[in-house]
Amino acid sequence: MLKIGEFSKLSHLTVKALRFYEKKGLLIPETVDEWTGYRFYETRQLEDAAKIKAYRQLDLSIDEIKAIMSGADAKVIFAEKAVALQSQREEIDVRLSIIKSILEDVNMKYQVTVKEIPSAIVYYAETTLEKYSDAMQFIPMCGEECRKLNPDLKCTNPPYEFCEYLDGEYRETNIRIRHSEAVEKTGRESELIKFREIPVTKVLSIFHKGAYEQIGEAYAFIMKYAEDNGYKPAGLARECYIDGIWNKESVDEWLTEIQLPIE
Amino acid sequence: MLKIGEFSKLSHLTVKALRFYEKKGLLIPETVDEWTGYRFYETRQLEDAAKIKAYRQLDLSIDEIKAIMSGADAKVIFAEKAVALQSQREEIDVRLSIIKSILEDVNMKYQVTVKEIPSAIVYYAETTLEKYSDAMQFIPMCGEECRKLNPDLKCTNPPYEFCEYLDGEYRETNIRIRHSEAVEKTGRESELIKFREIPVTKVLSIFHKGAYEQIGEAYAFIMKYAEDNGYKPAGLARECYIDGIWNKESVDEWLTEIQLPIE
DNA sequence: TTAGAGCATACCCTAAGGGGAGAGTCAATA
DNA sequence: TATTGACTCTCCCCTTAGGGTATGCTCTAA
Repeated sequence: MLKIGEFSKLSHLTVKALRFYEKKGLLIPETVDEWTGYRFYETRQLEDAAKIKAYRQLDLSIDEIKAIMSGADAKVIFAEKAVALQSQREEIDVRLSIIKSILEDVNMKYQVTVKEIPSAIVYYAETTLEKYSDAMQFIPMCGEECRKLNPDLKCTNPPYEFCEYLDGEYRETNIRIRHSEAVEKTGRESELIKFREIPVTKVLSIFHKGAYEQIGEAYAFIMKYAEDNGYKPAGLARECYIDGIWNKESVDEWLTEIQLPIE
Repeated sequence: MLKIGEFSKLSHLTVKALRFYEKKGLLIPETVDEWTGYRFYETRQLEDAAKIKAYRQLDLSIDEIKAIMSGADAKVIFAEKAVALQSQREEIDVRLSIIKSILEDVNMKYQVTVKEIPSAIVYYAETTLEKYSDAMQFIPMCGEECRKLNPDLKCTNPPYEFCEYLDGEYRETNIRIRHSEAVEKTGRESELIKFREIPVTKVLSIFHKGAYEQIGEAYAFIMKYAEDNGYKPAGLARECYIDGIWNKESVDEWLTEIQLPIE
């Protein structure tokens, strides 16, 4: 019969942990003095204690250990744990690779995040622009046309509006673009305006601040980032307009998000 | 001016997280309505939100992010984080290798744990045994001799008593052993009895239940385990007697721990 | 008999939010 | 104008695996 302190020294589990394990029903002292509440353990229980300690060192949770100790199939639990550990390992690898690229890169101008974009209904319109700045006429025009077709149709709040560049390559002229904007439901279509539902999408996202002249850098950055860190592009990048000439006077305050679908 | 829900959708941070970040002083809404308490954010703050989200995805803590955002040297923090992640990775690798060996091994008879043995003062005595069972005379004899030399010297509670086999190899006869037992302080020595302090030691530990005939299996197991999982033995294994003929009648209840110093 | 060590319970703490209750606010509709 | 439903607020409890501390009881040796 060992008092808790003695058992603690033999098992190399702290007294706190032993009391905690009792509370969780994992390792119950052989007897408990009815009057004083003193816990008494048997040397025999050192084996269970060792098991518990070994399993904790493998990072099994108390509940998992309890399951194993009460006869559950240990193989299954270990196999599950191995899978979980493996995916933890992969996550860590991704983080390490990102940190490494941050440390190497002198300019940490862009921060990349992974996001999940919920599904949405959008109206969209495609066209070919002679030059980029023509988008500034085209986009409001789409909005007007859509409102004309569907006077009661409302955009989402907050708005979600983006352009995709349909040419595979960079062009200075004759640029094919598709403009989309999220709305509450589908509506009447026209030659120009169509509706579709975009599915839930995982994206890499960065924000670009300032004028559009340097936005090419942002594209280059996110593409390189995806390649360096093992993300596979799964669609056209979306250029989302958050702040621009329509609400901010100073060009420095313009804000654009670039979302690159992945997986 | 965006309400918290709108900002949440744009930043892909939950409302809960945004309120939490405000509480922690990480991301303060641009204005807070004095009467209603409503938080209002600016689109400009999306950049900070993206940064925070990116850093959280790298598993930086709130405090680390706060340090970076308020101008601390990000390189240092990232470098530290990289080191931490690397060691996490190594831990996971060890666990995976152990789980793999458990899954492969049909007999999960032994559970190995890593322990830290605190330092202790021991008396010790060496001898050559003709056969193993002679230890049953030798060990109590050491105890008596020590008590004769040092009548007031007490053993630790709980006791810590072990044998080391000094021959590098397994022998059936002429076995050189050293027996040690932890005591409270040093004392008078004799030809047979010496004192020394054993330092803090990291060990692999397993428990062997039952008679000593099969204890060889346990040694084989722990040695293979050490090799398989990259632990380097750093000394002689200690055979610690917990339960035996002196306090348990049934052989099945005898309990011995084997501790293999590592690193 | 008394001091000191050991043991008991009980409460609070961790990191990063999640979940929910109860109450106030806002905007659109009847 | 009144109401309804969607948002928002604060406050409190919950998560893991125990650690720290306070207060009081018990045991053991001098």
